[in-house]
Amino acid sequence: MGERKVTSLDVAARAGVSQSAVSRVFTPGASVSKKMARDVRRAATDLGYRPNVLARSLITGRSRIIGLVVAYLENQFYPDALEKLSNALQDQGYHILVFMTSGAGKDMDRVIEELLDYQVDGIITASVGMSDTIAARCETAGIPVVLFNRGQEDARLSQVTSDNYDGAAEIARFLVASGHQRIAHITGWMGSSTGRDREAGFRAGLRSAGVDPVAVVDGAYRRDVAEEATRQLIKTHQPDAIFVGNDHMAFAVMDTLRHDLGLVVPDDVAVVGYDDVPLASWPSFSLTTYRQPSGRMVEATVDTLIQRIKTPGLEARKIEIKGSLIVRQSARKPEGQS
Amino acid sequence: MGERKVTSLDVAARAGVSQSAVSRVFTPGASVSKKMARDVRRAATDLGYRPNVLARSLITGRSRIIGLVVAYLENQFYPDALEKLSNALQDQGYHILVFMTSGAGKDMDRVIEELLDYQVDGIITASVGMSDTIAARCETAGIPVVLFNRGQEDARLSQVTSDNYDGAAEIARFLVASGHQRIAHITGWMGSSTGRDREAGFRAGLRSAGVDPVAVVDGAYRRDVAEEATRQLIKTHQPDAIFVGNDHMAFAVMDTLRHDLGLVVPDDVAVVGYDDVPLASWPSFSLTTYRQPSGRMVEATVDTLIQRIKTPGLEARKIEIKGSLIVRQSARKPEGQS
DNA sequence: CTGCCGTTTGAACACGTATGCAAGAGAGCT
DNA sequence: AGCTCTCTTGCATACGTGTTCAAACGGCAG
Repeated sequence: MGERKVTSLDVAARAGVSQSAVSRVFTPGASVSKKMARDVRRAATDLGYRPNVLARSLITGRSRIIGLVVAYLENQFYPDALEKLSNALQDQGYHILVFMTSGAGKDMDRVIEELLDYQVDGIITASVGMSDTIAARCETAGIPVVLFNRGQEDARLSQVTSDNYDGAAEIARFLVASGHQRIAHITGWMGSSTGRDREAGFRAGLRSAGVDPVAVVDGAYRRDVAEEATRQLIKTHQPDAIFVGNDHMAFAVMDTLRHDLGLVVPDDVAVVGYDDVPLASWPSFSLTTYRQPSGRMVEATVDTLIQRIKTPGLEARKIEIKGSLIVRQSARKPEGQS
Repeated sequence: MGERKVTSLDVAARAGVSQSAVSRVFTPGASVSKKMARDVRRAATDLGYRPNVLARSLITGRSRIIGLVVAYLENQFYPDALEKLSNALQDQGYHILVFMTSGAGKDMDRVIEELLDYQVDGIITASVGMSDTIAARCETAGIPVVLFNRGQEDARLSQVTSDNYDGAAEIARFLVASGHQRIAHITGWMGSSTGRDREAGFRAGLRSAGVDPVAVVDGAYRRDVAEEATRQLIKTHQPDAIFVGNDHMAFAVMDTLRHDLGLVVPDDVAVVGYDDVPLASWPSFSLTTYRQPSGRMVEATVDTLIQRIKTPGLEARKIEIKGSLIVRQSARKPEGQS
């Protein structure tokens, strides 16, 4: 069957040195002579030895594991972020342990307990909130938390978002400047900060242009809800432009407008999303949207987390990354306008 | 700062018993009296104690961590599979540690080394192969490997795929039965078993219907390559139907046909994909495709892996899950035909 | 009360590594 | 040579848990 596991003691025996010597050779910044390092490394590669990360973490108190809590991967923004997060953390010698959650309170509790069982060095939640009791639990355990793409009042939690309020306001001004009169908004889930901030910013942007929205309905970040909302909206309010709370729903809205209701985008109804996921640039959608710079958001997330891991005293940070409006074909200014 | 970590010794002290007693209470199937279990559990919840999985794994030799190696998450099939895998494994008390790889040989070596460092109980690779030396390495380490959606000759590796050959053959017969004469194929990456099997099955299916493909080109599972291939194909061979090696590329092909070349799908050119990712059913694409039942594939993967973890002697299994043709609007039989 | 057997418990050790401490080895200087 | 100082090295211990082994316990029949 499988051979015995090769440990630092085996290497020590073969190199004719002590176990501590082997340990030191594999510990960056420890005191080792050239010759010893050479001998030990040779013996190690001969035997195929590699330090046992779990045993190491037992003594150092660091597991080099980051827990990632995520609700669903259907919205392309999250697999994209996951990929970037994993790569960025890999570069720093950390790895991601994945936890799926429905997001509901009871389920979240279970997930966090399991997370702590694994002695993770830090926690990233992607678009998932945290109850006070859980935040407190992580705080006392000394485990830093960063909320990715979600905000929360709690002073113990770091967070990284885009400028949801300003971005949505810019979209509002863009739609008005493009000559739209009857503007509707299918919001993100109103239980989330991103959903609320985008809605508030959008309303403020319209107001500053002297326009009132014809309708605002909750899309809950779900395709099916957005589809139904679109049908209702068209029937009851005849909007000539719809701002949708994220790209994921915006695709459903465009599908419904075109294939179910037989309308032309953007001539009959203009559509604007939020996120700029890769899909948005595909010709089938060519979605005008506000770009959340996922690369920079990931960078900020990883930086914040690792700093707080290395310096336990540090207080939480709330970072807002500036995005930018990407104008494509689903909503545009009339010809001749700049 | 953070409080001290609470260990089984703390619980033992508070309950007035020994550390081993605490350990036994949290070890299913150990000998404990009712009273002791009650006392210990009370003390544990009072202190907020939970067993340290890492310390446990050091002694048991099982980490309850599964390493997942994946190349990219842009193709929606993989985030979908990742989500299902994670949920299925969570139900069994395992969790997924994510490793990204470019798939190139050197990079894969590094990834596997890191995997072994974490003492994972098993490895799942999603659409990524494994060199002989690496497979041998895992074998001697006693770590079972399952290739998800990828086949390989190696007898040490388990694998779960769909019936790529038969599925592609069915697509070929479907296209011929639908009256197509000039049929082309943009293949999956020919360096992969799935790409090769689908190509071989497709060719065999056409041949059995007495038809030759007008062209077969490698799409490498990449959007940009598929786009360029589409343009070339239309210019040089005027196909009336294209079978594309997976849905991810098929979307790019449809986009190029419609928005770049101004052709109508399926009237000018029919398009068939492979996978049936969620996107395929969106009205914008309504892609005819061969469904890989990702749920059943995940089930088989998890079953195989866990069985091999629990029974070290077990030999590798090669499982092929039967899929089914899903006919939508991008390719269909002429009216009046069954 | 004595002897026996099955169950429950605690003491001790093991897992594989990092690290404080003290001893050893040179090197440089007077 | 003798001393001090710096750099290396080994010994011993600790991390938090599971598990063996023997001792303690408790019940029951004789």
